[in-house]
Amino acid sequence: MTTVETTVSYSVSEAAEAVGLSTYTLRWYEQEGLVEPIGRDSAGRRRYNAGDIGFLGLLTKLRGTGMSVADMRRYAELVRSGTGTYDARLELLEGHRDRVLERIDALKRDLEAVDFKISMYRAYQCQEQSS
Amino acid sequence: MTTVETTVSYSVSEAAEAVGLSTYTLRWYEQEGLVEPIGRDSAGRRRYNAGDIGFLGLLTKLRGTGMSVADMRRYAELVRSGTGTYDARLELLEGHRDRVLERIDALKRDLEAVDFKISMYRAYQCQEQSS
DNA sequence: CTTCCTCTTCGAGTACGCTCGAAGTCAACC
DNA sequence: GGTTGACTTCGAGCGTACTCGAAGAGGAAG
Repeated sequence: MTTVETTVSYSVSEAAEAVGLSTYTLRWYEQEGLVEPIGRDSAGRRRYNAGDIGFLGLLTKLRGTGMSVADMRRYAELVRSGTGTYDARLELLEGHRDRVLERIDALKRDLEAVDFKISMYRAYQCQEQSS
Repeated sequence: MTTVETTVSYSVSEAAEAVGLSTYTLRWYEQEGLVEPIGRDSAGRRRYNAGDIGFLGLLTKLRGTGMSVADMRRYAELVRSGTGTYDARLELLEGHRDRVLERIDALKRDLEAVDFKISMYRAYQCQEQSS
């Protein structure tokens, strides 16, 4: 039994669509070393495979949680350096997660002050209505 | 009975200390219209009063929750325009609060993907230990 | 009076993360 | 063969939010 390798692949614009980044940004991520050099077709055009898309998906989560491009590059370099870097990757991600949790707490704390101010303006509105 | 106006006031560096911003940033906030022009002493030096400090405190909460400087200026302008702008202020702050809540949700969502990745690396660690 | 310190204004510089324009290549379609 | 459209690289430009350096003024202490 022979299996045909029907490797799915995406052009830069398809990949951009798939991961929610612009084509500019995808090329820039590659240039910045956030993803390994993307494979090319015979005409030199990028072909993103499923693994590339998956990794870009993770990168967008990291960016979405505020990781700096510098740290994303550090993580990407660890991944490229092979299986001997699991501990370092774990440390990087755990450090990031802790910072994100702190950030969420800070947002909630600061939001309380805003909510208090909102309640003041709501109180003024009620006064207006009662007069 | 006469009361002496013991108005507390702060130099730019004291104000910076009090609100947790740099002196550069405080001067810049004034220049950008995020606070009303700060009073000066006879030598032309800024004197921040309690109200200024309080307003700066609110501004830091707004910045801390990711409000843009442009929106902070809009809010400051509404405050300076007097009591007729309560509705507009409320609308601005409520819109902001909604965006912050969405942001917190997005952080939590994206963090789940990171946590999943962390759990994968933890699993690898356990494999190593068991071999 | 001199030194020291903090303040002033002004404009320039920095860091980050994209975002874009220009010029050119290549495959596909008519 | 010509046109179209998506792609390539390169370097430049942009928006946001500060951050800083330089030059000078003014008050307080020795």
